[in-house]
Parts: sequence; structure tokens; C-alpha cells
Amino acid sequence: MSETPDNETRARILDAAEHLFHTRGYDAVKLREIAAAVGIHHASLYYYVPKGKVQLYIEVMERSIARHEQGLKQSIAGAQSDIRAQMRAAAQWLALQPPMDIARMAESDMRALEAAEAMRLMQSAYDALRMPLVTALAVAQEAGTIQERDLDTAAMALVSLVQSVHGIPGLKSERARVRLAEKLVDMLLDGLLTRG
Amino acid sequence: MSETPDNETRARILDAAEHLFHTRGYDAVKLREIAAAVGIHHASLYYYVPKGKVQLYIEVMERSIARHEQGLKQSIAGAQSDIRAQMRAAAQWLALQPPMDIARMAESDMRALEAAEAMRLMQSAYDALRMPLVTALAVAQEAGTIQERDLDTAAMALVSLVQSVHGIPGLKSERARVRLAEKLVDMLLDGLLTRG
DNA sequence: ATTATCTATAGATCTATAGATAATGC
DNA sequence: ATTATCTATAGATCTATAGATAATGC
Repeated sequence: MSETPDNETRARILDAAEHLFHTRGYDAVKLREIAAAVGIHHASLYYYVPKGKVQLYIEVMERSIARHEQGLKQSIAGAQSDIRAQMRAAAQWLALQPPMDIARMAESDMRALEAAEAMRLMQSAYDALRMPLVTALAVAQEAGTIQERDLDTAAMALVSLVQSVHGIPGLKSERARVRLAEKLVDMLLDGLLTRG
Repeated sequence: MSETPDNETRARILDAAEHLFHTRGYDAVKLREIAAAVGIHHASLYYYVPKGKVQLYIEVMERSIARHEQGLKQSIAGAQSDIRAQMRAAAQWLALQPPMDIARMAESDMRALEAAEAMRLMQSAYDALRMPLVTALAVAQEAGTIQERDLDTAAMALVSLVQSVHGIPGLKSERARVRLAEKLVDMLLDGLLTRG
């Protein structure tokens, strides 16, 4: 039955591949690097992922998408009921993840996949990032706390803004990333303009 | 004197390379693709860019950085004096450019360059995007229109937000990209929360 | 016996160079 | 003569596979 051995090594391969694929993109990551990060020969990767690099990428993305959806939902559910606390919790969670760059995925990484598979992956990636935020925003909108009508756009704006913390070179510590992510959430919620 | 022939073909090479490098990243773009986009043999690229792919990338980036700085400054200068019109003008200009993805540049593309050159390029890319906006925001802040204190962060937030329009697959037409970019500017200026 | 890893190598593709050939300008 | 482009090829690197070898569990 065990067609794929699912011991600890396989998980370490997925972890290393996820980090590399997310930060650098499909083409820039070589199987040698993933193997080196795990500490095995690159040929050994085919023992765990027989269909090679594309299969590895797809599995990594599916796992990451599922984790994002769950992580965002749980962060929001675990926060206090006001929208600021919820968006901050989501932002904090995103700031601690390897960044999932939707734009690069769409423009570059997807070229390695078949068209149908690419569309499926992109759609579920979008949904995983957008839906948990839209749900929370809709409740706040209903309560009159949120004025913005276009919640889909608002949700993706929040994600884009928060994910931008991963692109700032000077920001090494997780603590600094989280702080900036929360600050960006406040900026978008409160607006730059003087109120009143 | 003419060490590098600067006819129209060279400009077309830079244009094609810029579009490809910006949308897909250094590693994902092959010299064959650039040559094909121009309509010449890939070996002919070395006639125009003797030092090869790295030189081409550096030249493309330097030209793009200079154009971004100038384009943002001129858009803002050409807009009316209120900050919303200025930020919208900048956003419109950005939405019409091949997207300059600072995050990917830092994490991925820069690996092809020497460390010192990479630092120099990244720094000037940041400045080109940030400074024109910071200057305009500072004037508005002085006038009491902008409440946010951290203008560096506000400027980069605006850029990140506006650039995210390039990652949305469904958004093919320039018109739609510009409209969304302006809407995102309004979101950040006004804030998502109900005012009053 | 089964599981995990490595060695060796095939085949493809990429960057880059050398040198031939065609097109253009004097 | 000079400028522009192509052909052919070297050398490096990458993905992937076949088969040998070592480690582990019964």
C-alpha cells in the first residue's frame, strides 16, 4: 500500500522546497539546492517524489495553500471580535510564513504546469488567501465598522500589503516583520488622510 | 568611439528584456526568448551586449529604475496639487509599466550579480520608487492633509499596493488595471474603517 | 527483504564564443 | 570596409533514470 514513504525525510523535503519555491520561484530553485538543504543526494529526491520537480512543486503548493487557509481562519477565529484585532492576527500569521507570491506564481511558476492544473492551483491559492479575510470583513461591514463596499478588493489589498514585508531586505528578524505587518494593517484600516 | 552600436535594435532588445525580466524574473527568462521576441538569433544578442545576460539585466534595471524615478516625479508634478490627485497619477503611471518587483529582485534576481552591484541596484530601485512619493506626502503632511507620520512606510505601502494590480490574472486591459490602481490608492488614503 | 541512499550517466538545454556569411555605406 | 546576423560548437548545468550499495527490520 505504501507507494510513497511518508517518514520524516519526506516532510523535510517539502519544507525545504516550500521555503525555496516561495522565496525564489520555480525556475530559480534547483533540485540540487533542495537536496542540499535536506542533506541528501539530489538523486534521492526521486525516491520520495518519483515524478520529479513538477510533482514536488504541486505538492508543496497544495500543502501551503491548505495551511494558509487554515492558518488565516484560525488566526482570525482566535482573535478578539473587533476587525482590527482580527486583521492584525491574520497579518501576524502571514508575516511568519514563507511568502506566497501570487503574482510570480501566475506570471512565472505556472508555466511549468499544464494549463488546467495551473488554473486550479491559482484559483485555490486566491481563495485560500481571500476568503478568510472577506468573511471577517463582511461581519464588520454588517456591523457598520467597515465602510468599504468592495470586500474582495479590500481583502487582496490587505494580503498584498502585508506580504510586502517579505520583500524588505533590512527586515531580518521575525519580530520586526510582524510589527511592520501590523502597522500596515493599521494604515489600511485608518487611512493616510487626516480624519474628521 | 562607438563601442556599442545604439541603433533601434538595441533599444528593442532592452525593451523585450525589460518586459520579460520584470514579469518573470532573471532565471526564468532565457536569452533565446529575448532574441525570439526581437526576431533575431540568440547569438546575435552578444553583438549588442558582449558581456551577456548579466550585463543585459543590469542595463535593463538601470534604465528601468531611472525611468521609474522620472515617471513618478513627472506624474506627480503634472497632477493637481492635492495629494489624492498626485497619488492617483503616480498609481496610474505604475499600473502602465512592466511591474518592478522589488521583493523578487532582492530574493532571487540579485543572486546572479556580485554583492556590491546587487546592493547598489537594490538601493537605487528603492529610492526611485520611494522618494518621489515621500516628497509629495511630506508636503501634504506639512499642510495637515496627511496624518500618518511614517512617510517611508506609507510610500512603500502605496507602491506595493498599486503594483499588486499586475498579479491579478483576470485583469488584462490597461484600463482595468489603472482603474483598480486608483481605487487602491483611495482605499489607502481613506481607510477601510467607517469615518466620523 | 525492505527501505533508503548513492554512483554513474543519458539527454536536454543554457550561456557564451569563434568564425563564416550577408547587408550596407562609402 | 563596416555593420549586422547566422552557423556551429564548447562547456556547464539541469532533470531524470538505471542500477549498485548500505542500513534496517523481521
